[in-house]
Amino acid sequence: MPEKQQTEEPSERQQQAEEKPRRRQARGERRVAQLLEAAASVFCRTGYTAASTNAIAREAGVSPGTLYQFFPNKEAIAVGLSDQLLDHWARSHGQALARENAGLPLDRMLDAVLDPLIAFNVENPAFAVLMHGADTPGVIVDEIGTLHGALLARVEEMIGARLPDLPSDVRTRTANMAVHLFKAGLTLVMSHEGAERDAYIAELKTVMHRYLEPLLDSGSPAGH
Amino acid sequence: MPEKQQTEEPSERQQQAEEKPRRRQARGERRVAQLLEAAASVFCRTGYTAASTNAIAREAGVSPGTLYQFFPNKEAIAVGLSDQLLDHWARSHGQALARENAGLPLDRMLDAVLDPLIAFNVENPAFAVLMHGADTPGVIVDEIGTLHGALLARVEEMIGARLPDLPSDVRTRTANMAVHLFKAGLTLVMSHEGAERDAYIAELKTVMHRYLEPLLDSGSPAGH
DNA sequence: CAAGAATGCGAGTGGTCGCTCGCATTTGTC
DNA sequence: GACAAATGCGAGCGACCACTCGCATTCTTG
Repeated sequence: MPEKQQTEEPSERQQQAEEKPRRRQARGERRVAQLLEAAASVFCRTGYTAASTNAIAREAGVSPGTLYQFFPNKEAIAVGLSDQLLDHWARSHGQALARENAGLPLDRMLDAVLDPLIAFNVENPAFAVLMHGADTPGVIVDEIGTLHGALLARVEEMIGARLPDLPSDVRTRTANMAVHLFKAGLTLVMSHEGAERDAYIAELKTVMHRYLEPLLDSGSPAGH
Repeated sequence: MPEKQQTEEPSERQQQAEEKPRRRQARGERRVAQLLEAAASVFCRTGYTAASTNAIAREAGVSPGTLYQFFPNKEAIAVGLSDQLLDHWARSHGQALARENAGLPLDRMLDAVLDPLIAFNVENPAFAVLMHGADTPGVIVDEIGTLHGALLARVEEMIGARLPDLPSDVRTRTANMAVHLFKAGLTLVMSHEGAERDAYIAELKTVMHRYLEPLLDSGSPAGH
């Protein structure tokens, strides 16, 4: 891979060392959307590394040169797609983990938290690919890591709200395990369709419920 | 990738259409072992696709030509490594899932089943890489799929022994979920060291116990 | 409409990778 | 020691890939 030596020389023109904000026409915006959609499709089929930029361009019905009119390199395509997904997530389901759910009974809370997460992943399979892919570029790993950390913090927060006396390391471990259990169940859910998928969703909720219930019941004996 | 057109012409010499059993010296056997060890190391660092055969040869301290003296192509290296791991598994821990464990109390059974699995994966990290890698060659996926299927069948068997009345689709789903939960916990275990790792092992067992306990207790009320 | 900018093209460039080939060296066998 | 087979080497071949460049076309703007 050429991997372009990125040694910028910040002399001569010190203005806008980062980007050239080229004026973009409506046609260009459409092309960008087309290319991101094509990239999502190709990434889902083959993963990041095996997805060739030429294949993405072909899937979008444009030439390689056109692709590079809108993205400086391959990584930027994945970053653009990741940004779009993260933005879509924040705008549509970002409030699913809000504090208001912390007071619900466990099964209700699991519905409130898991259902939007599952729905989003089912509708945007590229998200899971970039999330779990071992070859995802570092920049995206960082971005997703931030989201992951926020998710973890929220889960910790919810556990802490119910069990203030739980040692913090146990709380962290429990939250980490819960998130990983969800990810495992999610791949199982996404690898099935229709009724079978629904059954696995129910099973995943059972797992989470049985894992978290004893923890919460021991703290606040308001169980059934 | 050249991906050598494998169109064998089985005419002319119809004997041994599969292999050329070249006589191998002791030095050759050692080289094969060296190369497999180097491959395991490189695969662990970079995954299958990103691991270049030249890098494997360099890690083993030999030339690319020497590597191809012992393996016909890159895939064969991974297959050889996979075979070695599967063989090692069968000889060292293959009996961990034997029927004798089926009668143990749940926590004992989980120790008997999970501890060897965890130990093997910790000692052979390349196994997990080939197992979870999205770019693992199809032949290996099949081989591992067989092992996975056997594991699943054993788990189903153990569930069926305790709960003969459970519908078969529920039993299959439960076994599938249990195996996936284990895999998720395993990655969590393997990404930590020392005391933290032990804590995650205990947490994983807690997860499995809480998931499976209600199921088994409802069938045979011989609980604690 | 004219001019400049944005868009579109696709053959081409440098680079890496899987793999080969001719040849040298070591080992086993008589 | 003689001969062949097995082992070892590393420059190099062909294929693919990320990315570029010169040039044509379309849009915006005055």
